[in-house]
Amino acid sequence: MSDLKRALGEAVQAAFAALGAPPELGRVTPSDRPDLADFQSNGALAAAKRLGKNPREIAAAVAETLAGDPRLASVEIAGPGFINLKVADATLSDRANAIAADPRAGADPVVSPRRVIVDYGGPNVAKPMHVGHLRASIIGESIKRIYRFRGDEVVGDAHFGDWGYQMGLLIGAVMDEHPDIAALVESLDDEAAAIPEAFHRVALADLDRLYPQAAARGKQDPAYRDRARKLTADLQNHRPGCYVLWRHFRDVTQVALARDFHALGVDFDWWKGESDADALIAPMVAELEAKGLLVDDQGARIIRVDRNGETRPKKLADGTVIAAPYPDPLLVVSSEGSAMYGTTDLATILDRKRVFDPHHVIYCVDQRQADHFEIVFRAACLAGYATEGQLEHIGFGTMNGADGKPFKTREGGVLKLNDLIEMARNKARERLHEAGLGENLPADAFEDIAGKVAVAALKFADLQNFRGTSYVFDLDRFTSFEGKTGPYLLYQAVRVKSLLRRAAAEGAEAGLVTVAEPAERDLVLTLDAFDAALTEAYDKKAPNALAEHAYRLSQAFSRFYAACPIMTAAPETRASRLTMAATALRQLETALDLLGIATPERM
RNA sequence: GCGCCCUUAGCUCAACCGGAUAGAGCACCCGCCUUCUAAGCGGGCGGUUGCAGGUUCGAGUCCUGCAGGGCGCGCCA
Repeated sequence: MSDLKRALGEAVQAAFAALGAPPELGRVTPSDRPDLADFQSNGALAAAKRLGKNPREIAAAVAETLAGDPRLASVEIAGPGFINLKVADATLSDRANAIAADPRAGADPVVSPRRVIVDYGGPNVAKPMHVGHLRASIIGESIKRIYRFRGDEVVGDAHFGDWGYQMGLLIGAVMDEHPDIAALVESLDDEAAAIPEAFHRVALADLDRLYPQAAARGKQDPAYRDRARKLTADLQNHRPGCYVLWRHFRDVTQVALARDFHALGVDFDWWKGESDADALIAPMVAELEAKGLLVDDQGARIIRVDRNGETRPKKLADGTVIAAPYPDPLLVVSSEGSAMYGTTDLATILDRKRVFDPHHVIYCVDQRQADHFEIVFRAACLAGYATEGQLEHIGFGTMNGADGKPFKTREGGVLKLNDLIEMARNKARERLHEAGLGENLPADAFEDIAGKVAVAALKFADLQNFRGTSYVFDLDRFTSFEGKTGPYLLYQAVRVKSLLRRAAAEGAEAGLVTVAEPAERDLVLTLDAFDAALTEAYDKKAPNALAEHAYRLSQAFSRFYAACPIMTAAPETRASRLTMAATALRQLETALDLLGIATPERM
């Protein structure tokens, strides 16, 4: 199935080709002037430049070719050579009926599905999730869903941070608090042993309480820090007691995190952690040595990733400026012999290649990591673990406070993600009560609606912005339910559901669409634009294109709803409009689902 | 010092390989509930797209310079 934009584009391109102009110039886009046309092609202007002819003459020749096309109501030339196309109502009716019958709501799958990994979220053991995790989760989840919907085989990986210094801190802190656990840590001799009963006394709340204390003490107390480092090394060397205790930490954290993510409509296929890459590191380093990629630098082993010996001036800590290779090299083994951040990332690339062999890996991580990923990706290509362009970092900006600086709580601390979500939920409950909605529903149904409204508010507020730019996180605006917001979209969907329930109760049947009213034309033209929006979101990894479409669809429906009575219309008109309403609902719910937003049945 | 990103209406953000009159929401003003959920719909107000040049028939978009803001720059992750 092809949308009108593409179908008409093919006709216009053929007309261009017949004139000896490059056919790709015949690209058709939705009209910038809806008062004049439905679609337009600007190609005559570019073709005129290439062929050395008058653009209006070219446009006239194309228009003449198109004039007989039964799908078009009119073809006109405007301005310096714009070709304006108006589609016949019958064509719109056909297209509406096709979308109504399409289980994919009018969007085409990709021609050649690929295996894709989306790496996003990036939660850590013990470190509570904060607002920064929100964007990574929201954007990554949407990209994962968009890719999967288009037909790719997609894996979403949380890339769990479970192997760092914070684990040593926690192991030490728990041993200090529980002498019996400390004794077990000393005595265990099998890293695969069942987790002892005593360990289960340590709950997630304990980790949340102990980690900030331990981290603070580690900063002030060198002896404490050294012990935590040693315990980290013990863990990474698979000392059984440490390892089993760590497994417990990891288990309780993952269960809790998965639950929190699920409440946000975020679900991972893999919870692969940094620990999973760990076993590959030693052989990988040996292989990199064998390939001659590792060179010594101040006692560390690095991979140089600069090309053609490119250098940039670089200011050192002591103020001197030297000509340094650019980009910086990848530090693989520290001077103390330990693996670094980038080492783990490189091993993860290798791991994924072995178990999934992806065509494409999308890293949905803060824009600030851009340089790091560039270095890791270059190293992976040099090592033969990836090919040029296979690994892609999709950066996003930060969420800032009203002052334009990274968001903080009133006290100046980092806002925990759960607190943020609860704030949004409270606001949703408040607003539902104010509007007198859902009050006759059971408490759990009301809570379900409040949760969905809160998630929709948070996600749509984020996803309507292009991911690359930072945006202001203004709680009042976030939780405002008017205008271009998630709750507005839910409200439109719920209105249709209510309407369809009523139609079903009254035995009103949906039927063939016949487009007549302006509001109906607009609605169908908007429905037709879904595939283009989805394709753009997919190609640019930019869910905001889809969010924009969902909003436009809601607006188009709302105008249609206001202008075109349904239940009181004559039977054939009513049947046609019921189909349009049901189709709009299905496409809207599809788009919302791809944004990671669930729709309630009523509100 | 070097690199990357950003600057569009009072505020928050869009803008499909450069195209017609730069669009939405909020705020403000005016209309619309005895008809399907008014968290809605219609209308109005609001712009020298940071500044200065350049390329082009045409620039928010491409190039150069400048100003302002953010971020990053091996032994944390």
